[in-house]
Amino acid sequence: MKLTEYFLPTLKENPSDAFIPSHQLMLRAGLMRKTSSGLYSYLPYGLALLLKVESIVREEMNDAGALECKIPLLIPKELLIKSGRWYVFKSELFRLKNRSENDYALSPTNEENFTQLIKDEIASYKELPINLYQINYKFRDEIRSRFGVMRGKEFLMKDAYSFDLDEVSLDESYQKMKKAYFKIFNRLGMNFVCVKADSGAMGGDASEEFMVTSAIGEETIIICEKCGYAANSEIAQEIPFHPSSERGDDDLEKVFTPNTKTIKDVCSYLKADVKNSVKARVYSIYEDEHLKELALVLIRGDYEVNEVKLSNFLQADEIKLTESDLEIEEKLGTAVGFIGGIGLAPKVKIIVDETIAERKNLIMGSNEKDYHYKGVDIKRDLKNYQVAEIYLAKGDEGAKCVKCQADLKKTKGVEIGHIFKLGRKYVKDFDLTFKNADGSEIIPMMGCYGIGVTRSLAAIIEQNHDEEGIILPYNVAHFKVVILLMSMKDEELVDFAEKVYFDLKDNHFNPLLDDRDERPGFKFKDANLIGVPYQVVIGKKNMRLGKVELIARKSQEKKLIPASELLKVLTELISK
RNA sequence: CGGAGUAUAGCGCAGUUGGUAGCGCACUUGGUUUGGGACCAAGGGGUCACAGGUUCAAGUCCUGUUACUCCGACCA
Repeated sequence: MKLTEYFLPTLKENPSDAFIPSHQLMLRAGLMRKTSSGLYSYLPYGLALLLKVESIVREEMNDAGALECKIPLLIPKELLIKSGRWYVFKSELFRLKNRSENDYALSPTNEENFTQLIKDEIASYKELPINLYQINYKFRDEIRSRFGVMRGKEFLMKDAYSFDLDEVSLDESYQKMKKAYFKIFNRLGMNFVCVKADSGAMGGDASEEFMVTSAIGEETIIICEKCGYAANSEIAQEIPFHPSSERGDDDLEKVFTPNTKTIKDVCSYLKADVKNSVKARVYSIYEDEHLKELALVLIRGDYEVNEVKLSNFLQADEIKLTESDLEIEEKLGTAVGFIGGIGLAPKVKIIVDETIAERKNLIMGSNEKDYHYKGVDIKRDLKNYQVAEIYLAKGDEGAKCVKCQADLKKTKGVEIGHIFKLGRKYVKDFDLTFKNADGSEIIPMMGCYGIGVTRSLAAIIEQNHDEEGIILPYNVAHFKVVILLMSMKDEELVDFAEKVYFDLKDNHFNPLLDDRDERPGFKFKDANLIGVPYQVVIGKKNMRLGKVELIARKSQEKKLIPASELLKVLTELISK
């Protein structure tokens, strides 16, 4: 491609509404333009890169035996009613009506359509297992779009759905996908981790997320570098560090602690370590959108409640931190700021977190204004409570891995892929059964597997850039080589450059020839910005020697080589 | 939805106590220049987000609305 015949509007300055590097660079390097918040138009270069990512995903999916389909973006309401998700999805589902007032949704994901498809077309166990997928747009009315295409209202996603006869076969399908995902993200040049994730409301048995580690990540990941344990903090476990110095068998004692409404206040007033205190949280539990009961959650003072874990434990439709102090004080007869677990049962369900379940000599609220208990022994002093794991793993302060007791690390991640064992959730909703070999009915097991294609492209750029611009991994690059023609005035030089250009073109390097009548510095800046892996500089002095200069974008390493050897050198470089 | 901020040329921004809009880049023309975002000269480009209001006079003051950005809540 000759640049004068291409459409690559680059920007010298960062657009004022972009904050993170990938977003800034995708705009500056002419990949896309914003249409509206969370909606972006891809320009030729951005589309070429997106298609590249898409094709790598497609190749590996096909290689893993999945079969590509394409299903409608408009989902009729009836399909979503069958699975219940017309109601489960709240405002993030885009809903619309046609002229006959029929309801539709813009596809946010597609379990329903694929399950229906299998039900309609497959009746025998002989045709299983099967894995169908598509690479198509998804729509979600995000409460808050941000970071360019990292979280948009519309995005390209690969979604696959497997159907198996039994759990063993499902596991095989799942492992196949997992393996394919490792191949895909490696080919995309990403630095990623596969972490255990919440299967939550989907009710599945297993779920893992593929995360790109990045400071801008919206997820927190807990990692053990020793044994490889890695989990989303939503479900991560850890062994908390307990100070050993204060584990005595003190008697329960009520102490005066005036005006100490926060844990920090109490502990500094009593000169105690926060790790030896108990924090109380009151949650409202909802069922069918009605308040069912309140739950008192007790956790170590320096930990936070993990609402995903709590919600899973309670099997509640919805839980919410009870906001009204008045409601708490009226219903529990306690004083907010001094809430504790002694004497409140059976007015309220009491849940004790694992971080304190075995502890003694703790500080805890007394339910009486301005008084706390000292020397609390959970087992000795509390009654009618349940122990549960509801802490939010912190991955710091000496927290140890539950598997190997090594120190844990915490990092931020962006979710780029998610694999799920769905089990029989959708299959049952759609009444999907097969005839088994012995003539009996069998209910199949389902899995689903997603990859955010647009988000992956953004994540690749987020991980591969420097101050000058994008540094594309070779596999993802559309143009493998950019030819920087130093002067358009010298006909001999132009001819020389064109020869190099056609040579590279014939050998599948898809070169981009910068034939604009611009000064060299201008061309170098743009070449660095758009991230093409190799730059070939065509200058007068070197031409007279029959030579060209080859620059690697990433290392900026320069090599002067005979023009005749360019192909050979490049071929060697990329084979490494 | 709560909190904070922004909206002036294609992009990035300035615009003072209210007096009829400017800078840099980009663009057009001519010239010089040509290995890391050149220089000179001459041009073109604005419903100052929108709607009201105050005023002789509003980019500027007041009220409302919208859009966008950031933090939070949310995210099968």
